[in-house]
Amino acid sequence: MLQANAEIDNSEALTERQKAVLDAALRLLVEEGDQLTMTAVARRASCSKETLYKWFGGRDGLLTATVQWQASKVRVTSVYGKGLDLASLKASLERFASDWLQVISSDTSIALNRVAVGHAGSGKDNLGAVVLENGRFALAKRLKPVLEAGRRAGLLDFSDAETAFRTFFGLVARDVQIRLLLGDRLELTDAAIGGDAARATQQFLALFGATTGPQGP
Amino acid sequence: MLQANAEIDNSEALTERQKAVLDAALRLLVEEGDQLTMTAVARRASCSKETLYKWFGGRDGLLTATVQWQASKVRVTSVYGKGLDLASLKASLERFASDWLQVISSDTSIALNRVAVGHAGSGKDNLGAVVLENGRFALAKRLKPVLEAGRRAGLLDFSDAETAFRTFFGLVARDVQIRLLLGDRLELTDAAIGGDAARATQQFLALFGATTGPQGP
DNA sequence: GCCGAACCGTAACGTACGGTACGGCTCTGG
DNA sequence: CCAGAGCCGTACCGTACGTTACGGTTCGGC
Repeated sequence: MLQANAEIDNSEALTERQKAVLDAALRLLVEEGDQLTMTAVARRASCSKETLYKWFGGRDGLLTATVQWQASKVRVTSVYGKGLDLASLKASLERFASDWLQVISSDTSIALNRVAVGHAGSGKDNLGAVVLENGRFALAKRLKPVLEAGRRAGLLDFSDAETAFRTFFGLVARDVQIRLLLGDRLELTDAAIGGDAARATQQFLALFGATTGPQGP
Repeated sequence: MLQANAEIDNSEALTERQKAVLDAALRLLVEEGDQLTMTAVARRASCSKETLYKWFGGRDGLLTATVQWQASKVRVTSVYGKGLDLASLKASLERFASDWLQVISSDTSIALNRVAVGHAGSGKDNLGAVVLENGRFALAKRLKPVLEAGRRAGLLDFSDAETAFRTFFGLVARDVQIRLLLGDRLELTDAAIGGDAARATQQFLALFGATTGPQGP
């Protein structure tokens, strides 16, 4: 699986100035990708390289801090809690799907995933783990309670929440993320995202909707 | 979408020696990732850097040639052609799913996708396009005729083959590829792959299987 | 007002690596 | 046997960039 300590301490004791520096680094990361240079970050953030090294230890530290900083900001919104009828369940799922598509198609997510994937090969840092923990696993952690609530309410029928989640994930993401990461120009308008979210939700319900539920046969 | 000329000329006029060099480069790519060095390739392939530069033009050219060389080797096997009953359709789909999972979980594919994703940001080369064209799009090109044959035989019901394919893709791949690319240790045994292929196929048939077909209501 | 800490801007250092040059070896054709 | 081509091994060059060092400035505390 994944090492554990990837999700602890997100925004632990970051001064405003440090956050601003990380924001600058993040913007540069989106523009330049992994070949951003320490000099460029320093110039963009109007700070000295000495400060960069004192604060973040080096290039890898800066990258890691940047990824964690962004990860601490972008969280998939947690709906759910309201009623447990089919309509609200469906709305929750659609919301999750829509939010997720929005995230993975954003420039920031693409840039972050690109550097994380690039670094995943040589175990210098654990960017991949950080991204995974704050992306796919965070999503699972938020969605599973919804799925289980749906099952308890007799709306869903599955034996393993993990398997059900992964199917939902596949129905939503399909080939979008890998295509975007590989540079395919894939325009995702809000309307297209909404449509995809609805389609994925409907398909998921077709696969996992309970045949015998509160609505009866 | 994607530029067109990414799939022409795969193994165009490569001498055996050149193929051997590319194989060496490929092995090194799997081991070292994108930070492989020209010197290392030359040493591993027992050739001079001069030759490397003469043959491939430079680092980018070598990388591109390596990716194309591997892409020309690994093709998803094309089943289909036999009968058109539900059993053979199901077998074909399972075969596609199984092959695809096998490919995306292989060390070679992971390494190649990693460098392609890493390079996708700055448009120096089109590694991403090459990988995409020989991966996801090649798969679609082989699978769609099967889907359409299934539809003509009354076994499947869908309006758009592309949409149906992408759903199948999502059901098969789920979160596997992104997790592997990001460094998650995800052990896929042959048994697990077989199980996943069967599950994905069954789910796909549940979604797109014709309710009214040759087998009747 | 003085002191030290933190930080900015820039210059300097070291190195890794892409790219090139060159001498020597092997092989093929004449 | 000779000429030339192709290629190996290695040394070399230039540069980009990570990292360090340092002088100058600001600012909070005494």
